[in-house]
Parts: sequence; C-alpha cells; structure tokens
Amino acid sequence: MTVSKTADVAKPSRAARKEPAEVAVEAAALQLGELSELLGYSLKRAQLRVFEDFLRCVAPLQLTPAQFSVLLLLDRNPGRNQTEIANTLGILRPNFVAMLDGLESRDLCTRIRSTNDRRSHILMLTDKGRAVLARAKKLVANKHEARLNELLGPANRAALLEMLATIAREF
Amino acid sequence: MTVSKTADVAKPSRAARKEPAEVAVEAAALQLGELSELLGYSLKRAQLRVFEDFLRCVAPLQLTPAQFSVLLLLDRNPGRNQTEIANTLGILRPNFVAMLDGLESRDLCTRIRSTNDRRSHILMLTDKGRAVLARAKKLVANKHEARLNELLGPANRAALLEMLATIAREF
DNA sequence: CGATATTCGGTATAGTGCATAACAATTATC
DNA sequence: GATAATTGTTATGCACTATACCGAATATCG
Repeated sequence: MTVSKTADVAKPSRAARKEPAEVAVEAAALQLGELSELLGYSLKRAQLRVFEDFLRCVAPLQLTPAQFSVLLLLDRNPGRNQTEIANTLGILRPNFVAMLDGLESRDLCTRIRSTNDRRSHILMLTDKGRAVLARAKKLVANKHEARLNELLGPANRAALLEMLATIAREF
Repeated sequence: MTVSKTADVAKPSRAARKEPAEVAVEAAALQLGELSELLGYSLKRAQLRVFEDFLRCVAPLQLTPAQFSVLLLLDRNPGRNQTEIANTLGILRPNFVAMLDGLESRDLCTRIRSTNDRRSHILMLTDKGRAVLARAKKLVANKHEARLNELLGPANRAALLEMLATIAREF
C-alpha cells in the first residue's frame, strides 16, 4: 500500500486492470540510518521492551517495576522513612505519596510514625508484603531475567549490567 | 536536569534557592540489594542519564531526542507519509500530529499533500531542517557520543549498542 | 458502476509520569 | 524563644502515552 512513485522496488506492472488475487504489497522498511548508532534510541527501545516483559512476568502479582523496586528497598533497608526511600529511587517525595498509598492500601507495607522524629514515617513491609516480594523475586528471576540470560548469555548480560550501571553512575 | 523542552524557557537554576545548605552529616547510603542486579532498573536509570545529556548537548538547537530522531528519519527516507514515519519510531499517529506541528511551525519540515493518495501527507525536510539536522548531528557526535566513548571505550560502546539492539529486536 | 470497508490525518480525551510551589506539623538552629 | 529547616502532603501543571472517533479519500467487491 501507499506505493510511492519514487520507490526503488515496484511490483511488476500488472497495470491495465487490478487483479483481485494480488496481495497488498508490504511497505518497504524504512532506513533507520544514524538512528541505529544513537545509543539513546536503542537504550529507550530496549528499556520499553524490558519493562513490558517485566510487567508480563509479574502480572499475577500486579506489580510495576517501580513498586517492585520499592518493596525490594524496604526489605533491604528497614527503619527508613519516605524521603530516604524515595530519594534512593529517584522518586520525588510528592509523587511517592500516592505510590505508597497504593502499596499500603493493598497491605503490602505500612507507615509508622517515628518516635524519634514525629514528622517522619518509618516504612515497613507487612507479612503480606514480604510474601508478595518473595513470589515476585521468583517470577522475575525465573521468567524475566532468565529470558534475558537466554538471549544474551550470562557473560554478556553481566557486561551489559555493568556498563549500564557505569552510565547511570558516571555519565 | 529537568531541561524544559517546550519553549525558550531556560533551565531552572539548581542552586537558586538552597545555596547555603552545606550539610555536614549525610545519611548512610541505603543498600540497593537485588536492585543492582535488576536489568530494567539500571536500564531505565542509564536511559534517563543519556537523554539528559543529549538534551544538554543539543540544547542550542532546542531538539529533543524524539525530534532529532524524526529529522534523521525524514532525511534518510524522503517521500514517506506521517503514518510510516510514526510507525517506524513507535509513535502513535494521533501523538505524532502535535509533534509535527511543532517541527513545521519552526520550519524544520513540511507536510505535502500526496498526489498519489490525497489522504496522506508526504513529509520533507526544509533547507533549514537539513541545516539544523547537520548541526545537531555534529553536536551529538562530538559532545554526546564522544563522551560515551570516553566513558566506555569504543569496543564496549559498540558491544553495548549491539546488545541493546538485540533486546529491542528479539526480547 | 455503486455500496461498503479501509486508510489517512486529525481531534478529543483520559491516564500516567514527572516536576514545582506551598502548607501544617515538627524539629533544628542560634 | 524566634527563626529556619525538614517531613509528609496537597494541588497543580506539563509531557508522554493510549484509545475512540471523525471527515476525507481511497480501496474493495458485488
């Protein structure tokens, strides 16, 4: 469809009349050109794919990558408040409120008013939160990361991770 | 960070308000734990950094990564319509309209009603568009990608690009 | 041919992510 | 004790994304 007059490859002209059995010509693939050399382009495309697959793999638990990262951080860092967790994840405090509301309403974590500083809320995983996190970890490891390992191989996957961390840290 | 893309708005000064706060005690760093092994996490963080740097490097031309990719595609694929360009970049047609409006209002490209199919708009770079693209390419190559080469080394950068492309293609 | 379906660009709209300003309560500073 | 800073929060705006729908033009097919 959309046969361009300047197109390089055209169907051999069956010109006079339209033949019904002629399947529509698939448009020629566009040339990406320098785009395929642009790191940001591949980076974003890959990121979208990976997040997409993450969501699929962990769909039974209804966790987004961001929510999963929060649960992981809470498990690893008990006794921290909202600001500390949000800062570590690069989430702005105002935007972290609604996110925590969601997790707390699902009984995955709780806010506890600190006795030291009654302004701050100490965040804790609930038992259910720990259970969900454990299940999520397994899904991620066995379905998500395993698939990446299969695609790239363990060595390449490790190298990729290292380079991405370097960029995130030092770029 | 937070480089506004929409208009001539200058970047909000970072230290405008909060200069004197030279904090003495920084809170102990949180443990990332399994987060550092999660590819999607590093992937997104790296992508944000790379886009941020892209915006900085190409700031004189006021081009976002998405706009740059459109100009690149138009240059490489003359005679294509909006749907083809948008599809190639993973942009939905409705969202591509405003984007083209912006580029066209800056006289970087034009929509030309196709004579073959009067529904479709053939997209073309203007002379100014080609000039801006040429300048943008230099900025990206000399400032942006050069910095990545410096950080990773040419071989690693190529390997990274290849793996990201593989993920974007086959994952 | 003519009726129907499809495609194209476009509008409207809703959801989400991200950023800033401002506020009450609390704590730190001097 | 007066002032400044911090914490969680609300409100708000902007950009990006996704879907439904529309008129015009074209394709399909009886």
